[in-house]
Amino acid sequence: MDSNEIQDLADLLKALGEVNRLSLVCRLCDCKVPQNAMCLCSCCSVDASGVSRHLKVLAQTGIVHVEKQGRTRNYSLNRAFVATQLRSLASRIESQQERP
Amino acid sequence: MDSNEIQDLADLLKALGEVNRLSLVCRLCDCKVPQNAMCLCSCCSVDASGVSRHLKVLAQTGIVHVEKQGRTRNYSLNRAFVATQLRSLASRIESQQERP
DNA sequence: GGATTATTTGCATGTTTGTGCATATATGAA
DNA sequence: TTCATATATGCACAAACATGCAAATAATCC
Repeated sequence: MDSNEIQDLADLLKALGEVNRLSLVCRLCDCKVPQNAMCLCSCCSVDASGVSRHLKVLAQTGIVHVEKQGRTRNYSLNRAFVATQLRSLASRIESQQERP
Repeated sequence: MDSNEIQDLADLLKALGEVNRLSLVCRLCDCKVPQNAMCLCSCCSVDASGVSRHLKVLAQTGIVHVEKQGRTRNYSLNRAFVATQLRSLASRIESQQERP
């Protein structure tokens, strides 16, 4: 794993590693259909502008997908992407390698 | 997942989500035997005191295990713990639940 | 004992980050 | 067009964080 990969992975983990953002992610876990920000507001203790900013971070790191529709934006989890990244790190951590 | 669990998981992810700490973790991935801080210094761009602090964070969140031996401390990954946490989140993210 | 090595900690500092509020932009509805 | 709703953004601010340096602690070696 080169240093760029480590940096990218760190960005992903950091994005997930904030309570309100993780709450948003967990909320989105349970949703079959994309949700807008107003609807997501209720699950974390920040105002609409805060939620907007958190969702932006999640979108920039590829954790959520945004779909513009009228005056709302609908957010959904990039389930496969996030799960793959987490599982890949889990596997790497579980398998000890060559170093003494 | 209640809010305490979310907070704990966020702490874990935040601890992993800093480049130098993640570099330390990746380095430890490859090691069969516990490593001391001096040895781990070489894999990230901070001085010994910085490494000491990072390792402390990793220990406090249960990511690494510390074993005091003489004047050195030997660090090893809590592989099963970390992998389980990551996989559990991955599973939760992959399986959509009841909410509309 | 004194010197050396490993690690921790206090301090100062600069940076990042999360937040609310007010305002701006954008879109839809009346 | 005017009003209401959804989201984004500029600003200010406090809290958290990463960092290096110097000093402290701890343990081994001579």
